[in-house]
Amino acid sequence: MEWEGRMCIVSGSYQSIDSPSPRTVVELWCRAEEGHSVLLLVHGLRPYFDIAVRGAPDHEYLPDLESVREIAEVMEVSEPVMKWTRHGVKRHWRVYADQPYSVRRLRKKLEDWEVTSADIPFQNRLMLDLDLGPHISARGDVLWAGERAPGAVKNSSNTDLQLAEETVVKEGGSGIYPVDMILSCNLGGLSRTEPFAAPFVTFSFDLETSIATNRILCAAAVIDRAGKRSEHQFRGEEREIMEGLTALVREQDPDFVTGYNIDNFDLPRMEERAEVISPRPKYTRSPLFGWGRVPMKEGEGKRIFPTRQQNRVWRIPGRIPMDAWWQARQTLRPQRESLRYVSQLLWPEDDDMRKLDVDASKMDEEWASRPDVVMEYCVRDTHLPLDILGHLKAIARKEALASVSLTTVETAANGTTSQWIDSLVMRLADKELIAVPMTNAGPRKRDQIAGGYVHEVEPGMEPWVVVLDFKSMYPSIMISNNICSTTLVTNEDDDKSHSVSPTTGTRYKSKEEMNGLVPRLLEDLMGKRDLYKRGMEEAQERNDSVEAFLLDQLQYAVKILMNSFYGVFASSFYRFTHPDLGASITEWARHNIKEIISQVEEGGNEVIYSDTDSIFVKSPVDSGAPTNRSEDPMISKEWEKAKEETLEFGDELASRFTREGAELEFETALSAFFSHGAKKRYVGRVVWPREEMLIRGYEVRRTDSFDLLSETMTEMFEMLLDGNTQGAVDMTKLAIDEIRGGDVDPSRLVISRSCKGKWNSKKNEWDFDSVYANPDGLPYVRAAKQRIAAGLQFTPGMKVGYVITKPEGGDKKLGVKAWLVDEIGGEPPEYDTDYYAKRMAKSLGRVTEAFGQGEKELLDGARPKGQKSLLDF
DNA sequence: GCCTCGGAAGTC
DNA sequence: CTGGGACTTCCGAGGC
Repeated sequence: MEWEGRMCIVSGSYQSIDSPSPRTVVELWCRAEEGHSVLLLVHGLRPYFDIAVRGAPDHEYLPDLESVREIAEVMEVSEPVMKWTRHGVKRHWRVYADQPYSVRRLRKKLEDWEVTSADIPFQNRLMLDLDLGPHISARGDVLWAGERAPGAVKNSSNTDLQLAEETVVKEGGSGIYPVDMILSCNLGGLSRTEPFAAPFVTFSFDLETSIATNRILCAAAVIDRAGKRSEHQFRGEEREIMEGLTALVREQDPDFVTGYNIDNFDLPRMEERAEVISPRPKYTRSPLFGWGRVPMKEGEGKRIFPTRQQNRVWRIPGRIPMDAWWQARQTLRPQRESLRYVSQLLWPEDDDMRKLDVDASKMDEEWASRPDVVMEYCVRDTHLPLDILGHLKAIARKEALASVSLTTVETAANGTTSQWIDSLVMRLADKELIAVPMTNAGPRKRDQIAGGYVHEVEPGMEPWVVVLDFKSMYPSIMISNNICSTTLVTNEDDDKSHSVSPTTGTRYKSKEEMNGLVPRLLEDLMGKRDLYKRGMEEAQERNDSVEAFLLDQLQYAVKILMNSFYGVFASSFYRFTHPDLGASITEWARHNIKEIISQVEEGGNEVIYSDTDSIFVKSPVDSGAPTNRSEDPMISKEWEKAKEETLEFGDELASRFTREGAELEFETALSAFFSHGAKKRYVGRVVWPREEMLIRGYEVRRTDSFDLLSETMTEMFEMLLDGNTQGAVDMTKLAIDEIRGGDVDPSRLVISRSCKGKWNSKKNEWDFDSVYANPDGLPYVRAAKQRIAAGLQFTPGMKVGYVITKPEGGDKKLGVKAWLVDEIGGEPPEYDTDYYAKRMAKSLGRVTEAFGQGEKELLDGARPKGQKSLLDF
């Protein structure tokens, strides 16, 4: 029976069939618009790559193609096609291989040739050649349909499992995949469609394990099927728990697998326990941990298991592992990273979510004495990751990114920026007959390229300032100067009119001569973003919130993607890069911004600060203009007038300096700007387009600060911007006195820093010596060691919280106590009052120095010497 | 006790 | 193995 529908590609792979003749079938795991999952078996694509004669073009030379044809893995060598390369336009012969896995070997055998397009995963090749994105329409023959397949298909499909399996295998598949529908189709049956929100299924799970033996005590899982959740509990023998989880995964067939810290805890623990329970052969572990979206049979011994290459992301064939911890860390950048802390951050009013009712460091005792409470705790920690992903819109964002970068959702979620960009650049290169070079392996040292320009900033307060910045600066520069590896001029004699970079004189061809790939892609993306934004506004106007949400995700994804281009092209290893490209982009950026700075200053306006693509200019309001609103109607009127003049000034500057391909936007108006004189550190009172306080770089923004310092500094900035300098200094002194008095809640003094480490499986312990020159000299490493000693989880790269205590036993170094109260409760440590008072005074003193009150004066405090604390008054 | 230096993390 | 550089800050080590 034939079926056709729209779906979203989650992930892809392929099957090689060797007899009677070699063929390769692409497997695409998809989620259909109607809600069921689909495995597509795609026929008709053959593995290939291109070869050309090395060096400069020589059209007379007759290379020995016969010896290429004679290689066993080579099926066919086609007639030559002319393709552009860095050395000129050359003949390229397409070599068809028997199987994708032979290509690596063929590359070696063809070392004397210039081999291109030879490192592209086969499933990506399909998406490139058919110009597919993640959202496709597919038409094909139904080979098998399960319970959740659409009714009509289900009723007329093969109900004899064995017969169905034979059919699938005949069509190149591996067997009955654990999906709702298996479809066989040809290249002609696939086409790209408009993006839509696919109804993905997510599996969230959590294990509770014994600290004494690592054994799994119980587990919980929640399935989220397009918003509807079902809860599952597992207890009993460890084997039963693992089999239960695995059966649930295979039966419910999720696209995403989540949980909190699954990458570093739950998945490795599942792998380890499966090995303990069922040592060998490996395949016997599949009922325990066979989460791969492939048939459970011996031939799938590799793909059936989740795997992880040395400290990298997990792969579960056909599915997407997505750790809620990692997503939260990336988007929220929380000061601490425990699940309790993150849920407190997201849902401060909801106490039930994180009642501390189980001591995770004494799990064996807890499990023995009150298993029901542990189970409840486990279930709750299975819902929270779904709540977090939902809050962060993590899945919708990955789907949108896949849609604009034209990759699978898996590549958008777990791939690298260079893979997203490859997808767009390579398909345009193929279309334009530009040879696709290989990504060169091995580290290549090269000189660092210069980056953005940062203007000196004077210490002190400035009233009424406008902030302008270049819209998408680096992409705009790449577009307007036609910067691309295909337009780079290397021939010294080439004297046509070019775009020439300002300092090193690197030349790029004019658009007329050759429009670069990258500039064209960026231009297209910019246009797309504007389109999405306009569409979003229209959807909002007609109250279509679903469409508005989708378009908002898409425009945001375009922004992310555009901003990734510069980094990839400035890197040393990317296939289309050249060190001159990255250098000329920043050269133009520095040139443009410096040019504007000098023109603004020539026009009689003062430039206060500038960083890479932004410029802060003093607004020419009356020198006595108030920076604050007032009860006094006269003063308020003057304030309004100053604001109006500033807005006019900002608009005027923006239009004066906007050029074709370099749009300067008026971003914000500040009634007051302050810096203590360090670059990348400033605060401002924003009066337009919103009213808010802007803080950049200061401790307030840093996770290695502590709450009390951040809060005091924020309050100080509020007062300073209000013009109340004396009040700010007095308040600060009081805060320092209070901290020195020893009466501050230690939870407000927790400092946290990320800590690296390596697991030494031989010694069965964490190793810090191979990562740090002097690990015990670093407070956060000492804190991490205490955490581990207390029986708590440690993950390389995790943020470790600690409090500074008085040095012990004549030690010169700071005393350090890990902060474990969030996780296991207990008495908080006693903090080092002198250390905290000094650190507060140092950080805050740097700021108040501008008003003549430095670190020393702040430390002297508001009270006479010798008095214990303010409470003694 | 003061200073400089290098390692490391963090932010923009 | 697989985006970039500029800049600030903190801490410990070590010289004097």
